[in-house]
Parts: sequence; C-alpha cells; structure tokens
Amino acid sequence: MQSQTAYVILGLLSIEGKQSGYDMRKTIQGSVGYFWGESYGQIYPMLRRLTAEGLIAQSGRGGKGRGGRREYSLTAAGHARLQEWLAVPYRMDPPRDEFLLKLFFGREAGPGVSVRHVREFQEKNRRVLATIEEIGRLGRERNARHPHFRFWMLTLEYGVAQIRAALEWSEEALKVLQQMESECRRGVEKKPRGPAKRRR
Amino acid sequence: MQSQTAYVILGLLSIEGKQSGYDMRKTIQGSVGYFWGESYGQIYPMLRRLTAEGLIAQSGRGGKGRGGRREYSLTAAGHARLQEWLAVPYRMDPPRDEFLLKLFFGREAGPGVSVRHVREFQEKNRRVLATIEEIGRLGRERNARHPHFRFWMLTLEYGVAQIRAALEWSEEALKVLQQMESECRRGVEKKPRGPAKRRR
DNA sequence: ACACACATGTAATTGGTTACATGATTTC
DNA sequence: GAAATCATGTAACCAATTACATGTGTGT
Repeated sequence: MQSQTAYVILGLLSIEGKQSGYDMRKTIQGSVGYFWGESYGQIYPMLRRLTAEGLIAQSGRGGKGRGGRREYSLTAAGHARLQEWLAVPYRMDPPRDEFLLKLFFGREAGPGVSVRHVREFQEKNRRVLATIEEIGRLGRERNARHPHFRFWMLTLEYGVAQIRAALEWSEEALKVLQQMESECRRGVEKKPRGPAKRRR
Repeated sequence: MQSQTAYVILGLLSIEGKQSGYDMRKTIQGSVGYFWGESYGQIYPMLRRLTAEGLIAQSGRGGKGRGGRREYSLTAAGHARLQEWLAVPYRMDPPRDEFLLKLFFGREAGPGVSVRHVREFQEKNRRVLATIEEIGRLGRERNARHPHFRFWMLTLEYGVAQIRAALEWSEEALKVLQQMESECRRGVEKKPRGPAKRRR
C-alpha cells in the first residue's frame, strides 16, 4: 500500500513547493500536528525511496556527500501519484484508545483512579484545543487567501468539534465517577468488607 | 512497556474469569470493538508470553499437544499487574487520521473528491453508532447490575458523543464543499482553463 | 572557541497485520 | 462422513519509534 508517510510528504510538497526533511517535520507539527505525526526515522528513509521512485527530486545541490540541507520538490509523477491517492477511499485504521481502555477496566482499580485519568484527559484536551486554535489563528493571518485555506479550516473545525464534545462528556463522566467514589466511601464505612474495592 | 495487548487480555480475564484466545477476540469485538482491536496474530503469542511470565495460567487441560481449546485465567500476579497498569497515566498514541489527511490536501483533487470522502465518513460513522448502540442495548439487558456496568457506559457514551459531534460537523462540511463545487463549476463555465478540477 | 540550533541519517527493536496451515468439535 | 465453525498457531512482512551518531552553519 506504500506507507501513508509517503503521501504526507507528497501532499506537503504539493503545498509548500520545496522542503527539506527537517522542514517537513516542523511543518507537519505546525499544521496537521493534532491529527498526524511523523518521526525523522520515517521521513528520511522515505525521502530516499520516493526519490528512487522518481516521485520527488532534489532541488539544487545533487549528492554533495553527507551533511548539509537537501530540499526536495514534487515531480510530475509525484503529483499524479498524490492525486491518485487522494481519490481512493480512505481506510480507517483500527482505533486504539488507551484512555478508554483504562476507563473500561476502571472498576478493577476503583473510581479514584478513573477520576485521575479523566482529569488528565481534560487537561490534555484543553492543551490540544489551544494548539488547534493557535494553528487556526496563524492560518487565518497568513493564508486566508490561499486556495487550500477552506480545506484546512474544515479539518481544524473537525478537531475543535471533537474536543468540545470530549470535554463536555468529561464533565458528565467526572460527576458519575465522583458519585461512585462517595458511594464507595459510604459503603466502606457501613460494611468494611462491602462493595469490594481492591483485592479481587 | 510491554504491549497494550497484554493488558487487554489481563483486563478481559479480570472480568470474564476464563477465556480462550478465540473467545477474547470475540469478546473484544463485542464490547470495546469500537475503540480497540486485536488480531489472533497478537493474541496467541501474547498468551504464551503471559503464561511464561506467570501472569495468566491455563485452566484445566495442561499441555495436550496441539489443537483443542485452551482456557486461561488470571493469576494473582496477573491481577496485581493489571492494577499497576491501570494506575499509570495513559499515554496518547500519536493520532493518525487518513480521512483528515485527505481532506487537508483536498484542494489538490477538487471538492468533488472531498464530498465523496465526507459522505463515506458519514456512512461509516452511522454504522459505528449503530454498533455502539447495539452494544449498549445488549449490555443494559445482560449486565445492568454488573459492578463494571457504569464504567462501560461511560466509554459507550464517549463514543456516542464523539460520533454525534462528527456527524454534526460533517453536515456543515458538506455544505461548504458543495458551495465550493458550485463555485468551481461556475468558474469553469466562465474560463474553461480555470481552477483546475481534474487531470493534472 | 564554544554553544546552539539546524540538519541528516542509521540500527535496533517493537508492534502489528495478513495470509496461511492445521487440528478439533459439532451438526446434519 | 461431509461441511461448517470453532480454535490454535506461525511466518513473512511492514510500519514506526527510539536512541544514537554525526555533520553544518551562525552568532557571540
């Protein structure tokens, strides 16, 4: 299927014209960072592969041995390949959410533990929300007339909607869990061996 | 860090008492399936490892060579390990959303392509919503008094909230994209070589 | 001269999917 | 006894992170 990393790179180059591997990582973090990540360990080998396949090419200095900045840009073939990929239905990669997993098994550890997780969840989400909004602010300033702009805004708004929903849910979840916590405490007062809280 | 798969297995056994690898996969699909997946290729090797580490043990028939059902259950050590893991803050695994990626680069292919993706997105989400609601229905019928029940409901409600937000967003997104599509068409009428829509 | 950010790359390892091969049990 | 489904397992492969090693250019 050729790693998705390949297409992030092609896509990025289609927007930015030319970038180095280093640039790409930065750009990714500052634009799609909240829903996509790439590590250098993925990017550099992929740049080689894409060059070998003729989908991208180095602008300017050719080999130049080691060290030094190398910028790449899309070839016609690369551009075609990107468009092909865009037209293919996306596949959902199997979701894995450790937060929900821990919450699901939460009974095993008592509500207090889950309360901590949910609070952490709130904080993380608020931080991500701040990042997204910052990305949006920068984008609007600098790119409002860029032809890609409305597509970017759509992804941004999606992120915002998801996080808002998550935060609203988390308030309700906290209430439920705190309710359970206090039941648990009362239970323990009345009958110390009551609603087993620890030790199966 | 020892694969998360290990903890799904431990967690499952803590709830179900004893299960075979085969059971586990089924159970996972029918409970946490919408936010977690496991393949046999992960489960079986992990069952060996966990047995070797003494965190789970085979109930009943010991070796018995090959073939035949093998049920496992938690050992005291396994139970302790699960609780340890539950208490550790969860880590967010780097998100990767191919749908958003294709939408982000959507300009490259024209709004029509994105419209298709968003429609597909709606359908997928509606299907997942149906599954979640089915899981919820079954859960309420069979487990409403189970001590884990309220934790399960929390994860379920989270899923529902996320999907509802996604669907609401998708309606707005469609409007925007369709607006772009019609602009695009009008543009093309006026100047046939205009906002390149297809064929690089 | 030194520090620091910029920049590229590789090796080791893990995590995971997929496809395949095979055996056991039930049901007709 | 054939078919279906229950059940276990392995091998090949791919994707990805992490830690490490190294080099370059700029400012002080």
